[in-house]
Amino acid sequence: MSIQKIARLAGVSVATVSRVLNNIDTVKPKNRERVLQAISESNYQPNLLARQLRTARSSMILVMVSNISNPFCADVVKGIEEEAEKNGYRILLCNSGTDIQRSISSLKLLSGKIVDGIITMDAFSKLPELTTMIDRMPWVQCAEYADDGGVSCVGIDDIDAAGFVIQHLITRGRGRIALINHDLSYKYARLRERGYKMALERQGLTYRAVEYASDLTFCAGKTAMENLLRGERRPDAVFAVSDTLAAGAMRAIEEAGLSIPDDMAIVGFDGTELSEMVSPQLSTIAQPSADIGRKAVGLLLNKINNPDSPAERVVLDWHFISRASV
Amino acid sequence: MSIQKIARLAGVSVATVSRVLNNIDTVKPKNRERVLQAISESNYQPNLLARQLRTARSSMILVMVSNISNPFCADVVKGIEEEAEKNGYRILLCNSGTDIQRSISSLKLLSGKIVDGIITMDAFSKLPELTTMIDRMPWVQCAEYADDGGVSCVGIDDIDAAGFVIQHLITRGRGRIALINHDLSYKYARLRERGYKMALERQGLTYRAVEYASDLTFCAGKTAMENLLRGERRPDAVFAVSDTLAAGAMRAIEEAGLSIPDDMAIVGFDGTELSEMVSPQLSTIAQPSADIGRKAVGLLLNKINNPDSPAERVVLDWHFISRASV
DNA sequence: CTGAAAGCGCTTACAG
DNA sequence: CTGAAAGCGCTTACAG
Repeated sequence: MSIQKIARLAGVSVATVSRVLNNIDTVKPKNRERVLQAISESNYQPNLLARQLRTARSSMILVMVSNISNPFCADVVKGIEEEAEKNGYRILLCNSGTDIQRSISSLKLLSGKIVDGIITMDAFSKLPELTTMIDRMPWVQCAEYADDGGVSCVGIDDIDAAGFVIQHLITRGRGRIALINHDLSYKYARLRERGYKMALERQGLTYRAVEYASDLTFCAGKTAMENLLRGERRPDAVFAVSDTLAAGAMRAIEEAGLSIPDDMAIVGFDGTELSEMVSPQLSTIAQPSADIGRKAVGLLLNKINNPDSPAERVVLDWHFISRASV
Repeated sequence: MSIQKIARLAGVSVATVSRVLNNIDTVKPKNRERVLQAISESNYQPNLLARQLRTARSSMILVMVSNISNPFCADVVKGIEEEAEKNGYRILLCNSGTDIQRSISSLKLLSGKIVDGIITMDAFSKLPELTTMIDRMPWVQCAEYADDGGVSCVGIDDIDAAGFVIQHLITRGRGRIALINHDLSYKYARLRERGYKMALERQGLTYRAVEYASDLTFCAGKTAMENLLRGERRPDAVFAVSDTLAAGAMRAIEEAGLSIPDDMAIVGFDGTELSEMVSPQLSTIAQPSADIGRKAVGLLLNKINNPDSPAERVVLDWHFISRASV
């Protein structure tokens, strides 16, 4: 079923059909009527491929997340959706699972013109091949840093936020503070670790213990905490770089027969609803998730509409939420 | 940058370029070499729109979920991704947010030929307009029932599972069992409620208390439980139709100063990791989430490859996980 | 083994 | 206000 058949059915040209399809109001009412009639009779649906090929725009943007199970990602995506919709764009989600093949295949949706732009939340700074693949096309990194000067990014000051957490724990009398970090291929992970170390140094504390979680899951957090508890000098506080990791750590602490916060204080990161779901409730760094998403869309649309505009780096504010886990 | 430019650069025809792009091995090595050379020099990327328009296939399927924050959805999606990938398909995710406009716009990706098929997890049985919109195109309902005979679906026996939970609570000495259900536009919600009522009836219990959550969130679960606790005859057990709702209910119970399971037993549904993250850990009905997803892909691909094959209804097994919350 | 040509289903100047 | 025609970037019989 194509526009041609509709034209034949309605006894007009394809141009006229196209015009009523696109709400161009120069069409004579009678002709419009006949076209509409033909469309509904034949249950015609326009072929978007042909349309997008012709107009060279799709009004769709692709959002690539490494793991849809991460509630922080979901929060950012909500902001993205809201702002995109406000501007007449639809979003498509791709779950990369940090798999390089899948990421490449997703980026082909951009280079292949299926979408007009892409927002990523993954660690791409380490993958120059991907960077060249989508060259100078509209791309913004979200909640993660872009090393490549050509791509815009939006996030928070991770060093600062991590430093604040450590300082806060020290003020509350903790002296052996461990870190449960994410894979260091993420720049934000490197920055938070730097914030952790700088704050300890500043206070003259020498205890250091860092565990790396392979992904941001409950399981990985639990395993990381179990490793920390096996160490010779057990920490009296843990800072986890995501609420999900923190939740996993809490389970490990509980299973070890320790109590929170008496034996072990714990602080998470992201400020997701999950931090309220666990017991005791979790102190955490709240990121402006929806704002990060909204801002990312703003940067992306700007790039789509002005391809030559320079890349921007936006830093938003975070805040600390104090709860019973410290 | 198009196939034409590459052809000119390499001194061959577009047909030859297309052949090397598609790994057709009749191309003479020397020509292949020159084409490959031209491609890498110009950083050419094929236009997928043109390709898909021409071949009438995309090897992509769309997955529509009502809420990506729901961990059960995420689990199902994992199964879908796995099976799709195994068959050379990519998946695109759309977060409908139960918004009708967004759902329509997503379905246009199917009718507009951007994707080859669609898997939905939303309540579409009540929306005949959508059903006619995508007519007889490849579509399967996942973890929800399709009333329309033309669409395949895969799920579990919800009446049975709900009945089992109620029976179990009764056996454990509970007599006033409440239900926190989802919006009744979902058929699974109607079935689980029927299972709840049938089981109570069978045992001659007269207490009934049902609250409806507008969505499957922690917040909605908490509010629902608060309403139940305000009732004149307080329940001594609650069955929530999702782990997320149950987690919210647990928070309300805790805030009311009641203890689980002594004052109030609680059972969730889905068997997501969340049920292990709360304290005490949650008894729940485990759905074969990944299998549901995998099976949905199987049904969909069958429909894509054999458009005239009849719709199928697949029912998979569930099992009960007993934990400290009962 | 290769190329010329048709065609997928649209949109959009252009001419009338 | 409308239509004929060109063209978006591919793939694929077909002829050679």
